[in-house]
Amino acid sequence: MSAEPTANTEPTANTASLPSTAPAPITDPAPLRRALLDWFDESGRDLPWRVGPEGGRDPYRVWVAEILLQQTQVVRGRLYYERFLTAFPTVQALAEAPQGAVLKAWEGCGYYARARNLHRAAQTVVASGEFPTTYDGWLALPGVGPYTAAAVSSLAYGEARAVSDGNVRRVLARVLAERQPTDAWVQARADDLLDPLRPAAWNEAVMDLGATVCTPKAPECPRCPLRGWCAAYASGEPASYPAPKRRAAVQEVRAVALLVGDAEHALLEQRAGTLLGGLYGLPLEEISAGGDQAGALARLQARLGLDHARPEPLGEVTHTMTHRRLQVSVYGLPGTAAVGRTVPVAQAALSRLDHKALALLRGPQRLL
DNA sequence: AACGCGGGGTA
DNA sequence: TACCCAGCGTT
Repeated sequence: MSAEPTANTEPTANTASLPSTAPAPITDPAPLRRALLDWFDESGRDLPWRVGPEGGRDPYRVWVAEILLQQTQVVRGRLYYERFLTAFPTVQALAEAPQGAVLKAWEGCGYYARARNLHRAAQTVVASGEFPTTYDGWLALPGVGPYTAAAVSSLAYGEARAVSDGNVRRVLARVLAERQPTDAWVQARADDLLDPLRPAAWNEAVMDLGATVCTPKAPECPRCPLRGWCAAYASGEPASYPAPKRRAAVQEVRAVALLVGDAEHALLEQRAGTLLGGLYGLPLEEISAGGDQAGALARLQARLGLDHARPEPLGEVTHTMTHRRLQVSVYGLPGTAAVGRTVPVAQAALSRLDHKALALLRGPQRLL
């Protein structure tokens, strides 16, 4: 069967030449739905959490994948997914694990509140004796918002709920030539277009299209099944939809850190608050505006009860996070300065920042 | 509605 | 460098 638009929605331009006329409004979504679903059946991605029947996937596997993939690209998420599922194959295993083990399995993945909420939610699920089976049930769990609730309820339970994520936003903004799509606008349009007979496949299809064809910078319109309906394609500048979001400035932060011990056994502190909360790391002291390293280092030593030690500079580490760019001067304190207070580094969940700092002691790779 | 939250890929 | 990524919780 052809996936070309029917006469009802026939656009005037559907060749490789630059289109010049906008497509007709979408009065009947059926042909568009079929075009995308045909494309999906042929070209959809093969992903490790897509096991089981369409609309009847394993809820635990889908749930973990959706949490893991929040603000994380699929190519990277797959690696973490395998590691996490190996560590916690079932929701019971996850619920019974200590938080430190959960964070360790999440190590390096970022946005660690996702892991803390997933852990709490798993305990809620186990205590109740069953997974939620509806959108509203999933939405009530910590860490589950509108996107994840729609994804799990459709993919695992076949509920007709439209997902709205970055891919959906971009695809719909282009098809409908909306430069400033609000969250409410995207959700409403996604609800309109959702295929009522294959909601799970439809949701996966739109996201696959956004991830593999309708990409942010260089969309491959010639192989897009929605080209004939796409107003952004017709405009000749599809990549200009939607308009870029303004982003907060990155704050420059300087700090000193103390590596007491060695690369395998070190003094670690558990970080509190929202920034890397729950993770362990080297004791760190921020250098206040106008302050200097010596002052910060003195405060740090005092806090640790190591006033009289003589730290040696190990090197500099830079690390960029969402809104911060950290430059950390790392000092080493080998020997027995904190005998009895060091812990095995390999068993703690650390951020990339701390792994970089520890690597200063590991020799050759500091030259890379 | 706006902001903060990791870390890395891409142009 | 700027922007983006299978978003969510808080304010």
